[in-house]
Amino acid sequence: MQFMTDHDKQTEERIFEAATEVFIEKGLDGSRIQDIADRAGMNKSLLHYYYRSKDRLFDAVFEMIAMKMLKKFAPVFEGDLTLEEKIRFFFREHLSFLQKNPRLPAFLLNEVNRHPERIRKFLANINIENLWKMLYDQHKDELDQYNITREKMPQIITTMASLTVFPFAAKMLLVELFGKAGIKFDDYIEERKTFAADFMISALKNMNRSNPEDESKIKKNDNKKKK
Amino acid sequence: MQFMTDHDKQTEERIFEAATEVFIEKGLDGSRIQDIADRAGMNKSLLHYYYRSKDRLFDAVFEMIAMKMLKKFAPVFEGDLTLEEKIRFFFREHLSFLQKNPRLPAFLLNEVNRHPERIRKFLANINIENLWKMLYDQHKDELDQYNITREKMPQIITTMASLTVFPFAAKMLLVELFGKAGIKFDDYIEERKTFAADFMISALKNMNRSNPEDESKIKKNDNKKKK
DNA sequence: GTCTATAGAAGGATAGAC
DNA sequence: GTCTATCCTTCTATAGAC
Repeated sequence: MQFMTDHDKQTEERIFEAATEVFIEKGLDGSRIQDIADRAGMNKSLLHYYYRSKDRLFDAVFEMIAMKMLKKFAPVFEGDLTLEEKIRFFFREHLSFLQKNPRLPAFLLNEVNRHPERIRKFLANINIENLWKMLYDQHKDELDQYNITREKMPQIITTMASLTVFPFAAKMLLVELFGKAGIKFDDYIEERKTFAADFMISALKNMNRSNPEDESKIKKNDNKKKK
Repeated sequence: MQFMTDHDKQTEERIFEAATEVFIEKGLDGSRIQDIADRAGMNKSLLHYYYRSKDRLFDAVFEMIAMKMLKKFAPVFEGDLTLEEKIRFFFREHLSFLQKNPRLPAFLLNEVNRHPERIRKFLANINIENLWKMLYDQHKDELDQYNITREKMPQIITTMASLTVFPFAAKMLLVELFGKAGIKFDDYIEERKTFAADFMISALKNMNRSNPEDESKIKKNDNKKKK
């Protein structure tokens, strides 16, 4: 089994892998059964034999990809680290994962927008409120210190997702725009692992200092630091 | 002209508007000439009469949308404001624009990924390096004070875009996830106008303070501020 | 299980009447 | 300019031989 070639793989598995590639590249609407059969090196009627229809095949692929993404997301926030360590860990791990799977964000965001019915069943399992409640409770002391209230958690969580997901969702755009300036996308992502973490931590620690509505607190804080 | 109904509009314009709606909703691959004709209330052969082919019609629509987005982006950074004022202005204006055009981010990002050849000609006009050089030069004093080097500008610009674009690109996802937690997307965006600005400003002002690699610089800066 | 052949529907595009 | 009718291609899906 160690020297198993593509052709030795089970047919169903080969279909699934080819379909994954094609769907990620072209989306559901842009993909053709024939393309998938070609990439899997077989007759297209075999796809119907194993998966009944294009839609069912897509659902199988979509579920796998959604789960893959999800599994990488949540566990990052478990474990016995400080808030700052968790943030650094998240950006390093999640951006590394996306470097290996650069097309997942664009694929998922697009299909969610084009076929929202299709994704409801996957989202039913996700309780995002748990995620931010868990995070908040675990790090209440640190967050209190920075004047971050529980109500800010949705903004904070989505901000972290923005910082990692957007560059990949907009990869084609950035590659094109950066190219003219002599910047390589890969270098930019590598740099982002620490930039995003520094940025996030710095913002959290000092939001009260920069918020004009909190002038009084700022002055109080400044005094504290000076003494 | 004031009481002009849909039916009085010029045919070409009606086609263009219907096409814009359908393409934004379903993407190029998912849109059907027949859908557009139906929405415009006319025979589908008229679309060919005016636009020759589906692709040409799409190009016209795409160019209009890309320009609309672009025109809203750049001018935000002109004018004689402080860096902080510009950042606040950007988040307020850009998020307000997206509130009125919530599907543009998902549409643009998707088409850019699915049909990159098609967008090269639009991107040729954009020099993003100019944008960040301009910003950097205009606010060199403020940025120096915060130890933000010119090399950080790509990270900063893309971070600002992330914070506004991502929530709309992922709108369907967020609506679904927030719904269970009793959060309304519109409220979240409204709150984001100030949150993102506060967050950005706070991060910029204090990145050196939070970056462990810059301990020495932090102390130097603290001293400067105290005297 | 895998292939060939083909049904059957849908989509883009055009010719030609008015 | 606008409509009807129709061509041609492409796509999903199935029937049936092996």
